[in-house]
Amino acid sequence: MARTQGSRAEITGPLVRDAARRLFARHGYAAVSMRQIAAEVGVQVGTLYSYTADKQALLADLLRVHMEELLAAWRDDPARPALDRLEAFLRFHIQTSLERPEAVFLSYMELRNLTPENRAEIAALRRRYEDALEAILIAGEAEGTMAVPDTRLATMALIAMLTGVTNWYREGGRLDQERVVAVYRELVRGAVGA
Amino acid sequence: MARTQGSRAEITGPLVRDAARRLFARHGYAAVSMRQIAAEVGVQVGTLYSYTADKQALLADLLRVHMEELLAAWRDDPARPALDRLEAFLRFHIQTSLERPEAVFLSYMELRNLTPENRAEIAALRRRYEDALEAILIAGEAEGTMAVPDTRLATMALIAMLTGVTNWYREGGRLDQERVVAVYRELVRGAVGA
DNA sequence: GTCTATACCTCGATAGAC
DNA sequence: GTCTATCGAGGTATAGAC
Repeated sequence: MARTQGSRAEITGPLVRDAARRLFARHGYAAVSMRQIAAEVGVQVGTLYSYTADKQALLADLLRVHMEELLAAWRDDPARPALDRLEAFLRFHIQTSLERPEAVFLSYMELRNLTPENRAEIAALRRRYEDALEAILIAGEAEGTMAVPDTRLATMALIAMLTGVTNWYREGGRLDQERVVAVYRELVRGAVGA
Repeated sequence: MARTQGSRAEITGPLVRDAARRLFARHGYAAVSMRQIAAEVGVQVGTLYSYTADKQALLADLLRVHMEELLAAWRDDPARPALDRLEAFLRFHIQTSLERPEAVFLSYMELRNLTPENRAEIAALRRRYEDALEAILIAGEAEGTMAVPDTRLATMALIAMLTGVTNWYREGGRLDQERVVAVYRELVRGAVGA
């Protein structure tokens, strides 16, 4: 498995990140060793340290990049009806969760294995994502098209519900993605009193 | 901190379990060492092995006992209206989650750190718990008092939503337990189309 | 039942050859 | 850029004294 010499820097970097993401998601950050990651990539342990300062930075980078991509990809239009925005958010969240289940899973499971500094940074990004949903609920209340007892709590509840998809969804399983979106749309619309 | 000799078997056993539960919940199973657990209890490492075969058994026992207590404590009455049963379930789940947040948190976070045999056992117990909720949704459909697009998916979604409480609830925080139950009741009733 | 001491292993990380 | 080799720390688990 272990190659002998030969430089492939352009591809090794992404491979390290991919392997780490996959293994961290499957077994948990603390349970995965740098040796396992190296083996998955097909490289020796020492080589990993050309691509990351240490194991902690590897995790923090995965989470940071994922959250930044998430925030950059989310497009909201405050001028539209809140219910439409809610459906768009739901579709966006589920689609992301099914396209990149490992990154999504990691981002809410491994916060506690970050150093305090890294945790604060990632938590702030996540907070911005939660705020994007809460803004929609607040707008819906103002419009009179939604009725939620507590927008903050409802936000947390809805995100927990949507993120749960990563726990049970299996590619090629009973339900395809459009069907999942349809079911969640009904649940979410009901929950916000539409 | 370390005592010198002296037998206190009756109390040490529970203390080991309590310390393990607390530390596993806080840092994750893989990130916690037997040394840390021993230090928390105030004994030496070797002593732990009078109370558990190994670290894995410690985790498996915590999850098994928790799930069995949960299943034993849940009282349902199929003769009652489904919406009442749903509210009872929701109250039961939230109450348990707030009374024993660490055990609840562990039971859905640490399945992957169980050996395949232990995982199968705990997953079966959890499945029974999920089935208890799904039975209520099915009854509600039959009664015509609920309308959910997919009872199995709705079950998973509702449990994910309710269990999310452990992620953000803080003792003495903004909301007391009754208020949390009230908010979730509205969300859940809406979600099931009541 | 608990302690002390330790065996044996794997970990994260680094140095230096190629 | 990657490999080999290795260091020191810390991991789980056990043996035997008290």
